[in-house]
Amino acid sequence: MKRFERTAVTLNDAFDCFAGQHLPAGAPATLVQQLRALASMHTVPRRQMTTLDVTRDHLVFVAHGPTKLVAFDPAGEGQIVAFQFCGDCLTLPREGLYTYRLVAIRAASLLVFEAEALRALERRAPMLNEVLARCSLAALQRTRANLVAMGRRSATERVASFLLSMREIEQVAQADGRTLTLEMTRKEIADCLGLTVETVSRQFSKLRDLGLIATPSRTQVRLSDPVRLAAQAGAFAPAA
Amino acid sequence: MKRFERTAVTLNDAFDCFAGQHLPAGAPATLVQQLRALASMHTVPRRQMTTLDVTRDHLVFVAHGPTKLVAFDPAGEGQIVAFQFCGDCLTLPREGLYTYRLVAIRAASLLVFEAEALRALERRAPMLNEVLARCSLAALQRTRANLVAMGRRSATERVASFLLSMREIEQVAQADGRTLTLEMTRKEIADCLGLTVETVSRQFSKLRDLGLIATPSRTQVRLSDPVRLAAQAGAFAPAA
DNA sequence: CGCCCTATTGATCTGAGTCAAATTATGTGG
DNA sequence: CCACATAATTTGACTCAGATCAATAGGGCG
Repeated sequence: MKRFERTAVTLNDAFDCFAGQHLPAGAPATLVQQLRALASMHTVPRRQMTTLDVTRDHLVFVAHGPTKLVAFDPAGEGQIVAFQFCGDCLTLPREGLYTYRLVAIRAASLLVFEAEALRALERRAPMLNEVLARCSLAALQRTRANLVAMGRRSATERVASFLLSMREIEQVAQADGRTLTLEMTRKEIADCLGLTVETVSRQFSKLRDLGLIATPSRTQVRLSDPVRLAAQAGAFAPAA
Repeated sequence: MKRFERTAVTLNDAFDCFAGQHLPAGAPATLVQQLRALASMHTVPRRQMTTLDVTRDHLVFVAHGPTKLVAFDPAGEGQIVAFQFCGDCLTLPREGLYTYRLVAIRAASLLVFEAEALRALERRAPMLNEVLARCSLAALQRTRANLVAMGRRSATERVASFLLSMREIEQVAQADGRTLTLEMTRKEIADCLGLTVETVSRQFSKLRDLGLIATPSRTQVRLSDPVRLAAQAGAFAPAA
């Protein structure tokens, strides 16, 4: 439960965080050095998207700040594919049928590897295999889970489970452990959940009327009754 | 009259097919032999699902016959995650939040590898890395594309793009190149697209009334006007 | 204070789900 | 080959969740 509070994360900090979470303990120092040399640091301001070479695949480690992976179709419509949080790894594929971009929900620090270079290193250091395989498998799992979730859930289920999963993730909760600060507008939440602003707003009102949440300010939400809230979230209550 | 099933794909046939498509040309014979020893052959009758050990991950190569990957939530509801066709590889994860099963749309032949054994072999033969990495990446791409498609598409868009993508895939098209034989019931199509039978049926009727398709029999569909059909499919018109 | 942006609330509209019934294949046994 | 049983498909009538359109109410800040 280490949290990365600092806003200015250096490459080395981020890399250490990455190494600690994803590299096996017995990794030789030279390999770690080689990897570090491949990493580049990107700081993405709130609501901005990454500006990476879209003709190449990248592996991205989210060192700090929540991000979302958005797919843009040829018509320029964006659709959220997945969320990533501090500590997650993801593959950012090159431009294809869709153009994928990583968007920072709040200011984010990313450790970026060019996939081709990584593969080359991997050939020389097979130890990396499992690391990378685990990353893509995890990403696949997340995306599949997301797909299922996206399938046929009601607006209430979406909003309730969104709030609960935010609580899981955000350690920015207040002392009472129930109040969280969403640094997102209703519009952003709506996009995340595939709903409209109005529907999200109505769901907030409904949950407030039911006494399950309170909204002291525009950005703060207090989960007054997490248990009944989880009931509203339906089958997809976060595993806690 | 049952469509004649090209039965009895042998393990060796299937493996050769796999090797041809996924193994690099320069793979040493001994490695190929080792891999072959890990493969097991599964023939899944139409509409049946795989019965694999759900406590283990598997890598599956679809040697013959279209299949779908279905996720069952704790309540037993199934949701389609992806389609695979002849030549595709996919990861079938062990039981977790969801239980994943591979369902044969028509009779299918699968080449199954136990993931742990494969990883062990991979450690000794790093050449496999790229093969497996490419597989998971492809699976991730498919799933992400599916997620986007699932996002906010109307029933008409879904059905139109479904028909067009079936044309891409099915080589069972008649001589005129426009008539295809769907070996799926409306129910199965509906599940695939996250719709109900009735809605699918209505969409077929609508497209028929518009003169874009014709339905000579229950299972046959002729794409009379693929261009206008693609227009109905919206932004997600299959590339080709 | 007035401006602009976000959020809420209300009034309709609409697409797809649901329920129910009619219609058409696909068998099956005689 | 026919009659009947059964399953698959189509169609119609109705409902409802969520989108859309439109108006109102707060902030934050110059």
